[in-house]
Amino acid sequence: MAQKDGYHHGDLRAALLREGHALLAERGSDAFSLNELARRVGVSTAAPYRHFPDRDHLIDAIADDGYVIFGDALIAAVAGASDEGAAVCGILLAYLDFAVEHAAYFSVMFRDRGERPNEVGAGTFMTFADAIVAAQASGHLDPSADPRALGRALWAGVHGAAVLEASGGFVKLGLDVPHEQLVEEIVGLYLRSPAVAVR
Amino acid sequence: MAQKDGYHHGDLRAALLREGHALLAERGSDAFSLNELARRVGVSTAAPYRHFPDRDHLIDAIADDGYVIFGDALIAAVAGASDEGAAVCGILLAYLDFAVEHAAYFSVMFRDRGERPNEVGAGTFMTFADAIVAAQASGHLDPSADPRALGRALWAGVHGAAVLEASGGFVKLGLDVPHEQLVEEIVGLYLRSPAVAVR
DNA sequence: ACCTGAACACCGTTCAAGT
DNA sequence: ACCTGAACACCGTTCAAGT
Repeated sequence: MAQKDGYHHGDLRAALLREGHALLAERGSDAFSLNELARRVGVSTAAPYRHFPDRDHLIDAIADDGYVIFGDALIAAVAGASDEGAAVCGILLAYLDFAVEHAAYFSVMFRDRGERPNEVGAGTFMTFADAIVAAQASGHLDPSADPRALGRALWAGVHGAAVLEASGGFVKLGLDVPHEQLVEEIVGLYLRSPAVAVR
Repeated sequence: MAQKDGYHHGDLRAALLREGHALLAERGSDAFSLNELARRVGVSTAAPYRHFPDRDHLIDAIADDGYVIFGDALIAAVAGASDEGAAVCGILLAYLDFAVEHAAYFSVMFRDRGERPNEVGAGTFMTFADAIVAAQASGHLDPSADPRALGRALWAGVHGAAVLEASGGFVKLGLDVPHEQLVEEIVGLYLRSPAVAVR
């Protein structure tokens, strides 16, 4: 909280990530400024370069923090489900909840990373892929379906709904609806679809 | 092509939109620079401000060009369909095609516009909404369903698939697939779902 | 009416120097 | 080992002035 006098608070890296997230929430990822962040944390504009190679890597690190929270939410959804079908539905619900509750993280998690790898994000998706396979094994999802095709369909539907709700797309189109109802529609769509068939 | 000598090519506004789109395709929307665009077109950095109030409005204008192409593609899909059910499927297909064939436009069409209104985009969506209502009337879509709920579900699914394919999200997750197959999966999902039920 | 030239505050990034 | 101070090229934007 209160910074040390001449030299600085023991962990500049953590401070940059914490305040960086706050700045992201205020300004959006386009207007996110590294110099402003440095001023805010109380260091010179060159200081962040001791901890991150450039602006993109710093934003990636913030996104990784988001993926950790996101991954934990998906794991918790699976753990709290009564069966394998409910686990898949729980993941869809957790996905939509995360997008609105952690909009700043979400806005930055699906940026184009170019050459930079994204291990944290890829690890998160494993939870989703595993839940699909498990639901196929238990018969809640069609066992004869290609699990990768199921992954694409489910991920696309829930991701599109999350993006459109979090970025105001539904509002813009006059399709806005309370969050709970949207969740029910999206989850319900897959619940009742024989192509995906959560039973 | 060749610019006039002292004073400039009759239509700077059109040149900015045309070269702006090319620059967008090269650099991405984050790194899109107004000064670089001005140099490229061969005018001073102040010149674009005679035609657009600021950088955001110029990008919005490029996005509007995209919406026109997008809207025409949706209309053509409806016109070329054999019945109202095929029209909805055709729109989904045209949506996915547009996202990959016009990735630069697509990347900028769903930015947060803040206070700036988006009439062109809203108009485009009407084609989609009309196709849904028509398919309900003809019995290709469930007539008892809320058309706005159908709009949300279909839009979310196809938009998510488009975003994930165009931004490399599927590739990142090891879920990449040829474009034609993805199209068939997404359209097929809705074709066979009783919740949405394209018959 | 449409564009230039020059300026302003700001940005990302680098690097020699300080402790 | 970690940070500062000062600099560089660049950016978005403004405005008086030119034709």
